[in-house]
Amino acid sequence: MHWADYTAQRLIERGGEQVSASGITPSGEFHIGHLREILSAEMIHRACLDAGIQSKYIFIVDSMDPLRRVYEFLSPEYKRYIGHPLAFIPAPGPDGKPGDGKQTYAEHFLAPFLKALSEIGVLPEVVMNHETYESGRFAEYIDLAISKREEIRGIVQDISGRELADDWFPYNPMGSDGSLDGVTVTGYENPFVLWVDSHGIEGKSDIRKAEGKMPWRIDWAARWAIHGITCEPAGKDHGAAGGSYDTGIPICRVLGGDPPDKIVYEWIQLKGMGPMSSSTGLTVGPMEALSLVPPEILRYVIARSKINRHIEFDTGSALFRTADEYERLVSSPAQEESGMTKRQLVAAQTQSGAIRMSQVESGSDPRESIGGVSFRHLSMLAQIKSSDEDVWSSLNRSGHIQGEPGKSLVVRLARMRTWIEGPHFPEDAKIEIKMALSDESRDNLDDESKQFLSALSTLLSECEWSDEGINESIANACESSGIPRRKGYSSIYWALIGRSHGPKASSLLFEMDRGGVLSLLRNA
RNA sequence: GGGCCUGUAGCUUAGUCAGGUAGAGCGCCGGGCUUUUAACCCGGUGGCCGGGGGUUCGAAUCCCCUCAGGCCCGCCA
Repeated sequence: MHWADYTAQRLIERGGEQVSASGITPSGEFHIGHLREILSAEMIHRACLDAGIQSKYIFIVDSMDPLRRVYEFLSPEYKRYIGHPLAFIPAPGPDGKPGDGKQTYAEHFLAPFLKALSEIGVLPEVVMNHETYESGRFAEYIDLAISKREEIRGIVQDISGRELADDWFPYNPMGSDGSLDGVTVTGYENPFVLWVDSHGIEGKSDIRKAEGKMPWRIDWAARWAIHGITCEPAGKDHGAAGGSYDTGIPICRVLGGDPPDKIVYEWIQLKGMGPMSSSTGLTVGPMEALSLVPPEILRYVIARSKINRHIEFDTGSALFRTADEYERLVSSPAQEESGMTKRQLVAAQTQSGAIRMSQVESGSDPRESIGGVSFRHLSMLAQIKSSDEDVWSSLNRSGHIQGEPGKSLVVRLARMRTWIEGPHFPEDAKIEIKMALSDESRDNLDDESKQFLSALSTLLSECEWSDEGINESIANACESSGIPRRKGYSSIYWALIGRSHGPKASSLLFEMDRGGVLSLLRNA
């Protein structure tokens, strides 16, 4: 069974309406690692719906979290906003300087991420956490946490092993300058928390408004209670023993809530680069990933892996393998047959679950996502056909499509071209036409091959220079020189691109300069 | 120091919770395809399940030890 379906089964036992949730701090550019946070929860949500139970999916944006430091992409002017909630500071402009404030910092980074999410079929109910504070929904939990302060302190200290300061308080008020840092609580008179800030200014925060926030471990537990969250997969950082998941569960109960079961997902790493890190610049943005990869393949990368396993996100040749695997499973779906062993049955169920979870539109026919053309075939056409029109006519001739290409196929080709032209496209997938015969090629061409190529060059100098004409010439040259077709094609590839295999030879030749082809063949 | 995850064929991995003769895909090798040759079809090769010990009639699976890789233990989410 697929992990999302398995989790859904457990949630059904729990009963009631299910609420899956994700939470991310919009402190900077979102990256591919955040997609796992989102998709882990969203796929469980979908599995619940598929199982016929009530479920919703919410994305809580930690907009009340303060700016922690001046990141690389920010100008030094942001120093004065350190400690201020991300919802209350201006978005950076292209120069990294604070903008005019029309858009907040949180919105600035959130907007493109939400757009990317919609492209992969994720349409969450978005909750800006600062708005939940503003609405007063946190108030009763803040009050409760303050009155049970010692009990909560005990939980955090016992489970996390961390010593909390004597003046620890489960609510951080915002000071006179709007910063959450350096504000000392001096008293509590419901609904006001009294404080003195780092400038020595005294004031009070209304817990019914966004005038302060609870520390992370308490905030998380409270929001489970507020939103009735039953499922929130968290990154393994939260999942560590004594981490915020372990303290959140009992704290949530203290606050009168029914916490979700602990679910921990592993991280996505970039191939050969270790974990995603904004400080080292080793990130692949979701938008960048989507500019290369078809959305269902991106979903499949997450869906195919068990939730507790690392994923190495590889934008190189592994993408071909992943796409091949996806297409193979779509075209010949895993069948459950009698006589299968238990293991084979489980594997078949898991695979079909992964394909189901990979669809951009839940419940749609996976075959439509491929659009009739394989990822590999498209990569070849995109390289040898400079204009899109030529790609479409080639696909029509080959019978892959009939008439105009579908909308998804047009987008697919655009993504493919971006990938091919960008830095991630694997070298060994590039088609490079040789100017002269390499030594390696020479070694792979025996007399029979050379004879064939010579015969071919003669036929090619006379035939009609079209896909069909070239193809016919190749067939005839094989025939006349008595060479097996496989070897004939292989000879052509050695002569033209220095490899034993390649894309459809006639299409390749047709795109090339006729004189160049003839000279390469004759010199072989 | 404490804890979590991972280690199965050249590569990616399933199977570990509920112990019963190691499965898959890719790659590779061979064959086929009278014209879609990075395609498709058929067949084959390939694993002392990281290592050691224990429990058991029987261990990839449970227990202990060990090696290797990744990660977490900051009012940082």
